[in-house]
Amino acid sequence: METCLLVDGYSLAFRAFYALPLTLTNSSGQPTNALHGFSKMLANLIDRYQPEYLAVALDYPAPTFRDALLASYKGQRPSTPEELKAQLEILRPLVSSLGVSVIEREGYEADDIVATLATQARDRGLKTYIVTGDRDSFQLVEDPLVSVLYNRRGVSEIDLMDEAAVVNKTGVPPRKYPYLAALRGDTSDNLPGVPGIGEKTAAKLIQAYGSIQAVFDALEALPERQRLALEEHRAQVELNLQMTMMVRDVPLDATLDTIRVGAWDPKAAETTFLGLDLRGAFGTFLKVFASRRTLNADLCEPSAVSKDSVFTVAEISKMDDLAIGASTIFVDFDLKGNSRDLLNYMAVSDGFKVSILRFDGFDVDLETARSMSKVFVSPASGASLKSLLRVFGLSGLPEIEVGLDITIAEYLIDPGSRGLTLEAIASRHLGETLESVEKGDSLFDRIEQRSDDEIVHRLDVIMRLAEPLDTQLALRGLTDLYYNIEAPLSKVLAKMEVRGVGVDIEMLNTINADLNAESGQLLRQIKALTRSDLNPNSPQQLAKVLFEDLQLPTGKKTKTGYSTDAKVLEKLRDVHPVVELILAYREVDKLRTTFAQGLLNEVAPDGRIHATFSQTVARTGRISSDSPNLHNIPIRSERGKRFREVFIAPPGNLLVVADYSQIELRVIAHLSGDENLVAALTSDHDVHSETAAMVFGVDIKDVTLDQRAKAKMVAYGLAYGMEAYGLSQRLNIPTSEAEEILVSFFKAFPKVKSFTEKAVEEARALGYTKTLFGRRRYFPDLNSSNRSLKMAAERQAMNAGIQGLAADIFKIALLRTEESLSNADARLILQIHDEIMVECESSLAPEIVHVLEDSMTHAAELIVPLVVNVGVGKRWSDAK
DNA sequence: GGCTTCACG
DNA sequence: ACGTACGTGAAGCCT
Repeated sequence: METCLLVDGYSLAFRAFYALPLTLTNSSGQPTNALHGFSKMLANLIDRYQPEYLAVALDYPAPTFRDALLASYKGQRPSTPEELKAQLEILRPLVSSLGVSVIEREGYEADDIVATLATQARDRGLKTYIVTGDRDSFQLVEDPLVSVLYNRRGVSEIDLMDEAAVVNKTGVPPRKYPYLAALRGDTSDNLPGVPGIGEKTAAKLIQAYGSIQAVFDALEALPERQRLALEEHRAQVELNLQMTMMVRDVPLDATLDTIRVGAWDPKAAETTFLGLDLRGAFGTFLKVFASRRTLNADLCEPSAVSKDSVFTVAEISKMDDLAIGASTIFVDFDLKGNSRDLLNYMAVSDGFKVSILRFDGFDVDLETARSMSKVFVSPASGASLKSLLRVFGLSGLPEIEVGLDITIAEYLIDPGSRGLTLEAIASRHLGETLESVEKGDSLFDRIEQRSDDEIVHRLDVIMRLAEPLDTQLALRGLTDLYYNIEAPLSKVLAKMEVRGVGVDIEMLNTINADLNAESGQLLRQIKALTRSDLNPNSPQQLAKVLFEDLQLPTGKKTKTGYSTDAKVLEKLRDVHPVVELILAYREVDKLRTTFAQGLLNEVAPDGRIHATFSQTVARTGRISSDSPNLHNIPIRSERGKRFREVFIAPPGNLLVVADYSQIELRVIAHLSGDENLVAALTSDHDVHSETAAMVFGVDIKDVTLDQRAKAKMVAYGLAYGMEAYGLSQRLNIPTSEAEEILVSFFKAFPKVKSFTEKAVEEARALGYTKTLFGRRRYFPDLNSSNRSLKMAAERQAMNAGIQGLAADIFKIALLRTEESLSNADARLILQIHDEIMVECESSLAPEIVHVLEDSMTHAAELIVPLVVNVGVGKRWSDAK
């Protein structure tokens, strides 16, 4: 099928302008950031979509003039900065020089031109992509032919919007988007909406009634407030609708035939680009046009193979002949664009032959991919294989056994080493520089630019790395840790990612709305009280208002000025009423942005959140979570706790949640062998009361809450190398008292003290720390001449053995849990450092409680018992 | 991209 | 005199 790419030129140039620094200039100092960013985006789009039809639409008159008119009429200064105006005027000749059609029409905006051409392209049956940063274009989306590549922000964040994506993002189908926009208004277009009706309410109204007309027909049925607001602003809404509906029949000289991509003349482009000092962008176009290729979903034969590598890639073969009987197969792959879930290409080799599979469109071709299942009868070696497992898992494809994953291996060899890319590992272990296509600012992150030659070369590198890395693991005593824990764990993590965790979207929306309202109100109060336009999110502005304008006493300093963090503000609570408001605003806004909106943004079409779990990031051996981070869902504050109600089991299911109690303290007891700590952890009494009794020399019945809190703080501070000063700060007590507490603590638990000292000494002697399972971490700074670097390294070394062993135990617990559940209607879906969440069919819950208890308490044999708390509930908050 | 702040274990 | 508790990820500001 032929492809048509229609670009809203100004829209992209605007995004590029605001995304890139103004310091990007030509030799005479004029900014070229917008031109540069636009060019890169265009080049990447052409490379990615290989369009047969291509046009860039521009506004006419250019927005620079229109802005000026509008501004003079409204008595404002023009909204387009001078630096951008100058660049916009060059956009037309720049694009023309590439031989790409530029289309503009007096009296029409670029989006109308795009709409017109998109309609024609659809009618001709072309696969059409509209590239723009304007949400209004959502109305043009029409499966399966027309989609929007929505440039959310920056130059690389591009979302493919098909019908499902539009519904998912806006709540209404594409053709109803104008109704939604009309009710909601659009600040960037200067279209006011209806007060009290925001994005969500507007979507609800349209969902319920179907159109603007129908909403107005049904006014009587609406709540009083909405009815009045709608009646009052009816004219505005109708105007908005007119402005938002795109014109699809702009009279154009251009036709699809005139925008067909022809030959290009590098000379013409060279003159223009080099004249503007856009050398890099020109180079990119050169490459893109030189390598115009045809993408297809069939097996695609590499055009050339390396002939002289260690593992000679002798012959090209089809998948059918591949790898059967090989003891290990080698895999290289990459993911599409910014996606975590869509495969771009995959290459497989048995050490002799290579087959490359390219995936076109946006889904793995199931039929083709399934035919590979026979390839994966052997374990696969490669880099970051979990991503591949995840993509395959999402497509319901066969499981892959993890052989040697060089990324994980390199991480175990040195978890502190920066850069676990294939390039970095190859340079470290083979001394080879791997050619990689230009990094960084490009739209699809160089991924799709890989030639078959490059892919074959990468696979060759992976094959040659596997053996030395395996040897390095063995030399460091890491073989068991790798093959028994980390490699199987990567599979478990992939499964958890694929399964995801269920969320109550409605509740999340409610919380979001509540926080929105609260944050807005607090902000207004703060502004009123300070009589300023203060943005409390800016530490700079905040410091100025608090410490200069209001003359409040300053606290500690940061690199850039006076600190305004919560600790400082707490002290000023009673000094000025605005401080209280700022603290409240900070809390609410954090919850609003990071959790309410953050989580909503990550909800997948299946109504669940599929985070990514990384086992190669944390230097202690812990697992980390991102997109979203599910390891920091609030629990400490009342307001924040609500988010734990959002995580919910699907109908007929329950959540079983289990966590270790004081695992790090138990690890310390085990490693130190301190009899008193062992006794405290083995007794039936509360651990922190036990330690408090020993530290303060009182009977356990007489331990006060305050003493318990202090003992608890010491116990946790212990694992981090806390000193008297730190303890005093956290407990709000004098340093002298903190010192006394620490002294009596170490007197009560003498072996704990000697253990920490021994841990640091051993690390200094060896250069690294080691857990019971062999996990290493290197500490070059332990002998630093810089005192604070050295002391920091000592604290880290002390902590590494503790946090590291706890992480090892926890990983074993995860493996045991997954294994124990494999035959039940129950699945491991989430882990949070020492907590495991399982989702199961409701009637199984009591049984799963025991499974979790068993797999976690027996994950390791310490000299103290491992204690586990388990809860069951419909929601995370209930399962406590 | 660095810095600050803040959410969690 | 100096700095002061480990390990993460995300958001927003600012250059």
